[in-house]
Amino acid sequence: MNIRLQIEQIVSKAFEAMGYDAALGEVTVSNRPDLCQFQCNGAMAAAKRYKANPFTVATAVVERLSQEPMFRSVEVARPGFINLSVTDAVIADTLTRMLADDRLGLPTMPPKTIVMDYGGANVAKPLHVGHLRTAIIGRSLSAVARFLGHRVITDVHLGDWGLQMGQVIALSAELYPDLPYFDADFTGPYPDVPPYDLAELDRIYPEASGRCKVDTEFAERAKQATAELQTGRPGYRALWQHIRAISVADLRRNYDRLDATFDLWYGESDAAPYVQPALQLLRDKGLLVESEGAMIVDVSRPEDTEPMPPILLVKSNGSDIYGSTDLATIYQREQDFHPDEMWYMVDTRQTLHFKQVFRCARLGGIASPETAFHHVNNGTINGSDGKPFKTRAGGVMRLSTLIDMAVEAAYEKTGSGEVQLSEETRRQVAETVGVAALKVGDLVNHRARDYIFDTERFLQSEGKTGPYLQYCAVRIQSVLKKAPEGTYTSLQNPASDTERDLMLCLQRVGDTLLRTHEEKAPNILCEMLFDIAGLFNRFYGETRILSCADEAQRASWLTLLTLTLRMLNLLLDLLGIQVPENM
RNA sequence: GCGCCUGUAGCUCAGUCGGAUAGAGCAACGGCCUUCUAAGCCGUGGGCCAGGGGUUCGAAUCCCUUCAGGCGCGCCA
Repeated sequence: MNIRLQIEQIVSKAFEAMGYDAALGEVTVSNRPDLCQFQCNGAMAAAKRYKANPFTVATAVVERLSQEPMFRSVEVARPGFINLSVTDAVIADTLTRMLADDRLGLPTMPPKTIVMDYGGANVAKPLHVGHLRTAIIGRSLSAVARFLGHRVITDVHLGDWGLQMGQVIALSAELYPDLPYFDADFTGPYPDVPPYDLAELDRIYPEASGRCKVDTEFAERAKQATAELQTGRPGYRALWQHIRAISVADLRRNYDRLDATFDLWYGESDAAPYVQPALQLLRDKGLLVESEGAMIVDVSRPEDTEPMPPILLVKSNGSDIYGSTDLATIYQREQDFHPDEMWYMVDTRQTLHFKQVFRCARLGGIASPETAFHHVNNGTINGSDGKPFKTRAGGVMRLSTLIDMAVEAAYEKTGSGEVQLSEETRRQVAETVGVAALKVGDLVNHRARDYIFDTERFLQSEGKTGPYLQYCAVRIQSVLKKAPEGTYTSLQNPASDTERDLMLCLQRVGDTLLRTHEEKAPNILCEMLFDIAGLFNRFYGETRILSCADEAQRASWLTLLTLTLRMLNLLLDLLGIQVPENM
């Protein structure tokens, strides 16, 4: 148990013993480190609630705490702040116990089954920079949840069933009319080899998409092709399989580089068999009604303050739409996993859509009433004009291009230090460092907010960046490598303010992980890493570790380095960031 | 038109769901490598938290309002 929690229990008991609500004993890390390490503001809340004098309440609480041996000081400040600091022995002892634990003393939660849907990749469309966020956020939140003890199932949920497939098929039919996929009378087996490669596919989609905007007749053919694909036209299905395979191979390459892994590589198409069962549930309840040729469900509620339009589930031409595939996916996930929670890491612009889908799933009994839905919305990556980021040429920047740029920038810098690296090592280091720069460049921003995309920022490796965190770990590794053989398992009291701050920082990681999970905000964890690394770097600058003549002191410091390194590695791993040996 | 979101240092962003003196990084300026990796450390300057009202012991945070920007509102996902 961390120090804050230990204090909280004691303070809560004091409040309770005085007849106040124990919850008033909530203890937080001090925001005035010059005055104290921890604080409790409950006396002021108590004063309000029980019509008492805050200073008197605080003083009475402090009275009860003064006997506790763990405190170095317990004071009341101005209106009614209770300021608390613990003895150095408590700090050293807590860290020593953390080090003895495989999990570094970090907490677990009562396990839940959580399906996390992130990635948002579309078949036939290359990943662009906009896909960076959901991949990185989903990757880190799923890892945090798993570490806290949850059973997490991640699903890339490919867009492989929508109009963009029909667009590609329609244009393919025009470009390669002689292929058997388009011959309705063709009976024999379709070719095993795809009709074109990734590069060709990359050309086809943008052209097809562009055509639809200016050529209504072509757009109609694309919609028709989509409908026929969904109803199972064999040639279209065969071609679609090829397109899917080509595309997925490419998506995997990109996601692998970001260390974004998925338990399930399902797509919308895998939910297709569940569309009818899901719709039937709605039909049985009389919720699915016809409107202008389409089928819709009214999901509004009397208490709504914001407008809540009906959700459209079947297009007038009979095709599925994302509303119905999303419901079918919920149906499938309920059946397969009975999850306690479903998280959707999707752009914030789809907020209304997910409200509709979640409500509809409840109304129709498609989801269990106990299943909690969360749209873990992420903001948009904008250009400096405040609109979704475009390259100078006006196009979207590919994710692979951005990764390459970051890795290249890291490569230029790698090996500029004093450690000589072989070319091969240099390449490997550049890959991990470049990717770390990208990831942290994104993760420092709050998940739900739009942010301005700046290439320079992502290529940076100084200051508040991924490489800064890696470099900190590399330095520790380097010291530990040069340290005398020995087992370092016990810490002495801190010898300086900086060392004490570092130790206090390490003991609050548990709280940070819980909050990261609760708020589904990886930037919280990211901030923690910078707190640790920043304090360590300061400590490192102030302290000559290896040349310290006092052997016990040196051993204690090496223990602290061991713990710090293990913590950095653990947290960086949760963010999907690797630490190189040297850099 | 209706609704949602955002506005914090020159720039990019944090800000622990009402707490004490609003923090980082970049950029600028000044220091620190013959001793553990300088992708580092130390220091300086920089703010009417968009504006205005309110709620209370106390507001960047909650309520109202004005202004500015973004996004969404049935056959794309």
